[in-house]
Amino acid sequence: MKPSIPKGTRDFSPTEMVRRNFIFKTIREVFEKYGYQPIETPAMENLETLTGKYGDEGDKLIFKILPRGEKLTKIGGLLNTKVSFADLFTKTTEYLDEALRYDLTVPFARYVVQHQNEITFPFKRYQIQPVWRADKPQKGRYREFYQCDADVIGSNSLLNEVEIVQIIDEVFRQLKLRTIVKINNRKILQGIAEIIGASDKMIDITIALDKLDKIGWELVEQELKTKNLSSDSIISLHEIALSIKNEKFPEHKLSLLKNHLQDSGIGLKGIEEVEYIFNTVKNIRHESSILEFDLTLARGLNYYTGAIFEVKANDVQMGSICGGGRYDDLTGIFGLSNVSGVGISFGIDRIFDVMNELNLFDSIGLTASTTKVMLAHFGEEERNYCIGIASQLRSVGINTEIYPDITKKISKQFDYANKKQIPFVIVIGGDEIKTGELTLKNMTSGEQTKMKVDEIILKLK
RNA sequence: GUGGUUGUAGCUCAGUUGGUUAGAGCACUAGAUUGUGGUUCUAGGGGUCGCGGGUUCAAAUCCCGUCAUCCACCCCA
Repeated sequence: MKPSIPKGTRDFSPTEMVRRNFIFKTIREVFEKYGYQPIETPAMENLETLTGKYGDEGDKLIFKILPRGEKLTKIGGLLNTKVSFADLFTKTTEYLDEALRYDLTVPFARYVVQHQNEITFPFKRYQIQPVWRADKPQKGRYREFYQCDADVIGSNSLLNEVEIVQIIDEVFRQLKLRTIVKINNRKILQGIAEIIGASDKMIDITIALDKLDKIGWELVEQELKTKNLSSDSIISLHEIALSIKNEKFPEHKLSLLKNHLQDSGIGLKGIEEVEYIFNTVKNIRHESSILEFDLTLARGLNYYTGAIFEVKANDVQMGSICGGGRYDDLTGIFGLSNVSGVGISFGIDRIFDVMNELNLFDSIGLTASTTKVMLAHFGEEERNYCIGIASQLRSVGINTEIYPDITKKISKQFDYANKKQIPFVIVIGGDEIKTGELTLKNMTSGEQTKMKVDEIILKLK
């Protein structure tokens, strides 16, 4: 059998793991700096917990878990009867009751409701775990990938939005990535839908609008027509989009939009929220990221109701590396109403890919080498002698390994140390055991000296 | 789900208009070197040419199908 792994999944080798852990650590430390606490939830959830939260396209991408045992037998039994394919399909769907998690936000909402009596609100949690999507893999798109989420739940304050912008900025500053942070607000989009007389089509409008840059107005118009938007509505929408098209500054865009949305309470509320974020952030240092108001930013997830964020890397062609927003009633479905939350999700796999493409890891100098010193020897007796030496070194915190196999070939042992980028090797032979003067070799310079264990400890510690 | 790309050694790839026993570099093993690696030199192991069918005296090469891959669309981290 030829060994392989499912498409869209990856193995991570030591060097990659060291680099990934560096990113995880950076993000975790920033999250904790802002008062977020860690939780974890299971890899699988009840299917009904997940369905209906991600939009039609999203729901299709949920990895369902095949039933086992009796349920599976029942499905198998159906195959021998004369049911139609459609019936077979719906019956099978009924028996599916578990799925792999699609994101971390919905399981978090479930967690909050389930543990509401133990939680002190506002609750700030972070969560770093893999998620799974039954997608077709391509550049920067995997079927298993990690999300690093930070969410505040139980607070309406816009300070949370401001801090999210700061977190984004701080994480990418530390990772030395230049980014564009796009901000929009679902209330503005709702307001526009209202004004153009299509309140019920908000999602369709935003999804179409999202493509404006890419495909141009004519194709957007076409798509809206297929969604049964009236031509009056389309004309009004075009007017609004055109009016801010050439404006550079967020402030100008927002004040122009304000005119259009005079008659929409919710629209004006959205403008006000975005203005607050921009005005507050203005007074804070932010260096790595450019903040931008982008009316066409939609984000497909159904549950967002207020601010929405998306971050793209400046110098690399890649989908968004970070996204999030405010959701006013995600917990409502699970039986806890009137609790608003806002959060952000970092896509570590794409961040890794971007950093790799920019050769940023080389400049950070991360390698997979964790062992400080290796003990090389010439035989059974020498190897036994190594065990005691290794204990002494480890007891003072020096990462030490003993070459495990007996071989007269010292060159093989050096080769091993060399490939593993171990910086020091101690050679133990008959002479060394007799005198207690061990040979310490610096693998980078090639220089070697004889010294006692205590001296070696002082040197390596 | 739709469209395209590419499948040859563990990895990266070459292989001419179809023509002997399918090659290179890196990696691996051994030796040059029985207490000194990262350099060099020598030798060696390793291939159902993705899989199945077809055309042909002859297929890695041409045709059909299929699977996998990567990329784009959709959507998303």
